[in-house]
Amino acid sequence: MKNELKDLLKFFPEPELREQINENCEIRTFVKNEVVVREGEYIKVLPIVTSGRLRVFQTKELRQLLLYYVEPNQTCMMSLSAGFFNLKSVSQAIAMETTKTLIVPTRLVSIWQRKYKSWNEFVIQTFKLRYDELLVNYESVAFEHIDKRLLDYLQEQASSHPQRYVVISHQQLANDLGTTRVVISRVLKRFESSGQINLGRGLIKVLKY
Amino acid sequence: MKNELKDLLKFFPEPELREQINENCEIRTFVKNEVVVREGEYIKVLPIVTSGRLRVFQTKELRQLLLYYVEPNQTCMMSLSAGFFNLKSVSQAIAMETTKTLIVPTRLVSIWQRKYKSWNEFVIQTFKLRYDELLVNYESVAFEHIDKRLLDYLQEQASSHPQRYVVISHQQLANDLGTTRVVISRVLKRFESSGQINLGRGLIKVLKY
DNA sequence: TGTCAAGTGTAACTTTTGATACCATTTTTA
DNA sequence: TAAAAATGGTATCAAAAGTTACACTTGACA
Repeated sequence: MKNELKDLLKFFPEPELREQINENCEIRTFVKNEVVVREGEYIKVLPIVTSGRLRVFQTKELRQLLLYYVEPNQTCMMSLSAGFFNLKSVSQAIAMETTKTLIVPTRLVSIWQRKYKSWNEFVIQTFKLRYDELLVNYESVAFEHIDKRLLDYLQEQASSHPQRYVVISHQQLANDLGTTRVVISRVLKRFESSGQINLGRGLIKVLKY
Repeated sequence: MKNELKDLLKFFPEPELREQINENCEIRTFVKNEVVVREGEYIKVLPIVTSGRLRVFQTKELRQLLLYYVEPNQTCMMSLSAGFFNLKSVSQAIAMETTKTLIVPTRLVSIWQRKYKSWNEFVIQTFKLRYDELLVNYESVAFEHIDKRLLDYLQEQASSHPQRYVVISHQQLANDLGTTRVVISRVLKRFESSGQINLGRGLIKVLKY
């Protein structure tokens, strides 16, 4: 167990808390496309990602609305929030690749929060981080046109890839940005014509900043 | 001091916490249109509204983006968040009417949070409430047309007024919904024609559910 | 009392986005 | 390996929203 947690435990220096984690939590691995949190389910555990990535979103009729990605050393705000108040989840989380998580029973979340300073900071930081992210997305949907939003998205994703590739289908892009596939294809083609990207099947290379 | 706080203190039953509040906080009254939190300023205090209402928003070029209203017994999430991490405020808060607030020094926020259960719950609830609100707005901007968003807004506002009046100008509505005045006037006129509202200068009566 | 700012109504036009339809490829799966 | 599903390109049309322009009303206040 120790090895996967090395990075994460840096955030939780208290020996007592580390012991608690050891005693009460388990490591769980999700394979690609596995559902981590189901919409409408009561939240019993809080997953903290140690490697891989989760995609958290809501489904609205046929369209999706991306809330955020959960990266290593982060957790899912919706689970945190639903766990605190013993509510059903209003969103869904799916593993985008093989993803290892530390599974914390939700009843411990608020207990630890008052007991351990570092845990409390982790919780508050999570709330703040997700709120800020959501705000950025909100601003972007409210004020920006789809072409700028799409380019921003691509730049953001490309920046974490050495060759500036984004591995994603047009349909998935449409889901993330809350629009339809045809619109995305149209705009992408325009970006390619103007030399900003190269298109491949399920793959986009972002050329410049 | 006691009288204004009667309602609010129900949320904080611990005698020790009440004493702390008495010792460290003050009541402050803001007049209509007074700025409560300025954009770009460091946050030193957390205002909790006891009566009246605050409007919290961001300014983007000439347009505004409404984040939320702070009603009695609520506080400002942006101040809370900025206060925790000693950051500058990225949004602005203005009193919409005469508004009384309990002023809490931000350094006490995290101390009390770990010390008093009720205070911690207040903090967490605030984060959750604002996140959920923002999410609803986000969904609404992403998926709903302006007519539905406007009607929802009017219904919401009218529901807290006995005669179902909403006292607001078209320009302010445009600000809150992130669009322009002409668009609002157009849609409102259509609502009036179809018998859903009555229009007056700076005033809208919402007729049915 | 006259001026000015804020608020409102509305027309005409453009841009952006969404919807539908159809086809061609590629990949997955029965 | 054949069928089905996923992916992507593109054309056409419609709807929604933004833009600009101008006129009229109301109320505040110099």
